[in-house]
Amino acid sequence: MKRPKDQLKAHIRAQNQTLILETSERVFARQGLAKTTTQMIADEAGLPKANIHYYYRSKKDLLEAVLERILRLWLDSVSEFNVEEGPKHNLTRYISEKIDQSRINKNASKIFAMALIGEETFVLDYLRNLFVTELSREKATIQIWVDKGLMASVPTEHLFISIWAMTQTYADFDAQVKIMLQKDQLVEDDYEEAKQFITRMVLAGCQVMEVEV
Amino acid sequence: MKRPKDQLKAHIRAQNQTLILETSERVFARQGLAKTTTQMIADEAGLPKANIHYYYRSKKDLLEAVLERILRLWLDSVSEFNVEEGPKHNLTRYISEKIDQSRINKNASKIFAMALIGEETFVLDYLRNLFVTELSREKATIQIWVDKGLMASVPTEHLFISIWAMTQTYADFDAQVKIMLQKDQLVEDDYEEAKQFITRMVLAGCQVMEVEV
DNA sequence: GTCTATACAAAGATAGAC
DNA sequence: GTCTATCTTTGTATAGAC
Repeated sequence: MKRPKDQLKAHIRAQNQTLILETSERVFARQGLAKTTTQMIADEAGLPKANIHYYYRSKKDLLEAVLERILRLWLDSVSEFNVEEGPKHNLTRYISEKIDQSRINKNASKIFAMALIGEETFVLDYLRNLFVTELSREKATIQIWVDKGLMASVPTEHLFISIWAMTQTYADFDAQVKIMLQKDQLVEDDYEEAKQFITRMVLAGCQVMEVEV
Repeated sequence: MKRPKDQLKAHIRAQNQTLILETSERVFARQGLAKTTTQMIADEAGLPKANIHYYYRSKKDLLEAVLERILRLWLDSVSEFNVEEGPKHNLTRYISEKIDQSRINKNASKIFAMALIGEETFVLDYLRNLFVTELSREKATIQIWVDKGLMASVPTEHLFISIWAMTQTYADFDAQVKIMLQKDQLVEDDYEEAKQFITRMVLAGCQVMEVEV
């Protein structure tokens, strides 16, 4: 049975962990994974460095906790395909949600990209699991649409690779995008233009029927 | 007037610099920019660490030399648009060349991506220059095609952002691509499929006329 | 031009007092 | 649970002999 004192402790623990994770996310995204020091995180969180190591034994542990948090959040923010609604609605929504993710959670996206480019085992393992479960279902759904004549047959894997690449680039390489668009900051309209153009290419490339289903 | 001795020294210098740069490119790509130590580079090049610092005063200098080498090489490996040939040929060739770049010079692409995601001043400055000179010309060429009715009017900046994102992802995030395709290594056929699919989306999205010009 | 030895700084991590 | 002080390792960079 939990006593009040334990509850207080648990509360403090949860609060500090959240503070550390949120701060880490910012610092990791800003500085890069390897350049980030536990000292920087401690300073920005307003805690002594030893506290960081009290909650997360090593920097690696901390990074993995940050990644886990990001990935859980991510899965929730993108809808699954709904076969009845047909390819047009689903692909349009999917692209829209991925772009929103880039805008709203840019740091998360950057950290994920950094971990992926650095081939962090943690992220690779996660992806392997995800693809076995998720992608095979999306692939089956697309096949149904193809069979119904609602869209052309496409290499599903390359389709997803392309959509992810196009949408994430607005978060991961936003510095490049800003230079291209000659802007100091990206605004909502920029993301909307991106959505429209990407959607247009995907729908046209997959020869998605214009008709409603 | 150069004496033989000076020529010998110059030769040794050039040879060592090339060795160091090529080795650095491999190690930077494998380990990440920040994780790479001058010691690793020295070991892999078979030189004492002090020699690295003799040729490149600091790690930052070395990284910039590596980046400069990569960027020079890159510019040469992609053709400019040729207005007479029309959009179909040009876009198809452009995508093909970019994918080839990903395959043949994967390390260079990764280092570039790492530097970009880390917002290295050196790379951002380079891009700024490039866009002022190159992109404005490509943009003008596309406008000519649009005026001639050879393709639809598209947001040029987003078009290039998308093409770069899709083609580079096969180099930068090849770990992810491998998982998606369930392969240990990407082979030429994988890159060919990517080329075809990306080209298909771009041409369809831009409503490029099928007719020859 | 090469390389050993070393200076110096900074990072990750922990011990131990409070 | 908090935090100061400290240990250990490792990195960048250079001095100085050859």
